[in-house]
Amino acid sequence: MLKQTIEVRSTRPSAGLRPPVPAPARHALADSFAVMGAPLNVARNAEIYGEGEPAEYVYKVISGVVRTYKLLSDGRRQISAFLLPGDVFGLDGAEEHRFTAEAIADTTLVFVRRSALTALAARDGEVANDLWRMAAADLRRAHEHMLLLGRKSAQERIAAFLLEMVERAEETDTVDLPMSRLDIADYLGLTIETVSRTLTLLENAATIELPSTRRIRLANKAALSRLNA
Amino acid sequence: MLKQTIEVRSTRPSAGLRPPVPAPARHALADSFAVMGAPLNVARNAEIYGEGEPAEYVYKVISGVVRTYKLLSDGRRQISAFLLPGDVFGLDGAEEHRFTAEAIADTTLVFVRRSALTALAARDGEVANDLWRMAAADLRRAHEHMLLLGRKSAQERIAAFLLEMVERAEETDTVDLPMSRLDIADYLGLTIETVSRTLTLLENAATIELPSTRRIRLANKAALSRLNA
DNA sequence: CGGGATATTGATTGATTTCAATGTGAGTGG
DNA sequence: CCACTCACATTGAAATCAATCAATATCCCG
Repeated sequence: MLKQTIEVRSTRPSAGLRPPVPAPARHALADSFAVMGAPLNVARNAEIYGEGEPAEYVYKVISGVVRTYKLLSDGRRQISAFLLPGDVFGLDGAEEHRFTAEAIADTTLVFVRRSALTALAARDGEVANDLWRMAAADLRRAHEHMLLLGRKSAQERIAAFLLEMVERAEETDTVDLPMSRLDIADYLGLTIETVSRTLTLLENAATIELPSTRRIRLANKAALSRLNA
Repeated sequence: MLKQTIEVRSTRPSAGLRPPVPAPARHALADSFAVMGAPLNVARNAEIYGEGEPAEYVYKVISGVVRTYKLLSDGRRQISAFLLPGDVFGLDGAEEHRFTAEAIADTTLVFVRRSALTALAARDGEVANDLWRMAAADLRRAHEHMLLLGRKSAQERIAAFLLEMVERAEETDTVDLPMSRLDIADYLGLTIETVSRTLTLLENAATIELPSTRRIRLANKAALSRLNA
């Protein structure tokens, strides 16, 4: 555990980077990022923010993938979410982040000062609405994840994970997983070996196909859904 | 599983019950319930709302205890939260509830129309703030719970649970658990037998004392905290 | 063509579940 | 007041699933 956090920490948010776009936000929060956000490139495995740091910015994934997680004292890691392009994160915790966020692959983000967002929300009801919706989405995800971790077998967890991934990738039956088996294991509360074994199991059952380690075709989604209880 | 849901469903929210208190809300959301909420008595095991029902009201526990949960198709139940006096619930889901809420013991609630709350929030920034804080608290709880369910041993789960309960009961070392072993098991993602066994284990280790089944004294909180990783 | 990280597979152990029986306690009615 | 009962809790024995320990295998990347 406790993998190498190659601290190729990319440039931090810094004033001055902000592009001089003067146009007012037209379409609520979605545009806040376009208008106010400065682009940020984060290298694979670089930290975006750490647990306990002041939660000053809110981020949106443009390309790449991000994981948010917590470490237990003995090194066990629980990944709470994978953030894909379009996802917004950094709203955990009011004062300080309650998770660490890292890029899983080379990632481009835009970020906005949280205070700017809340100020905007105070004036613009639509922005406030968007913020609320995003928080609600976070909560829904957390609840889903809780359910997944609670009382499910390895097969059920993997099935749920695969279905979640195809859906979020807006694909019908093939996923290109951007994360390692270890990441998947730490997301699902399993070991890397169990993840691997379960995938081969599903492959042998002709439920999935594994053209390569990170590419998975859901050959029998019905069977997966059944496993998803 | 799928216990008797003795449908002693108490009176539903109904207009007309509302007490004729005309005073304006002074202290934000906390008072909204006092001012606008109608009291509601719910018998032990009675359902407050069901998963999928329109989320029309928000509730606050005055006395008693509430559990919110989801059922898997085969009857496995995941309890997502226990709500104690002072706790607000019913904010899950925008349109419809994503959990079922039931009283664990005879319970008194107050409830407020969600629309009334959001209308109030639109005018009163303090109320909006309170709502936001509550949602954030929900999210924090969900994240904590996720961590607990992810990669923790039975002992660690029980330890975390007991510590959570004493803290929320605002006690220092003794808890009166309002819920059954089955409820605890379904909250922690364990079986009733494992809960029982683990409690006796901790008792034998002199970490806790069990004066009666539902009363637990945390004789060695340090040891529990250590288990809490 | 290495070489290191990542993934798969195998053998074994171990914690928790499952199946099964017994114990306990609160409420009820005789 | 006691016996009875029903729900809930504990305890035991066996089975099971995932973790752990260990050995290859494969895939990138330089």
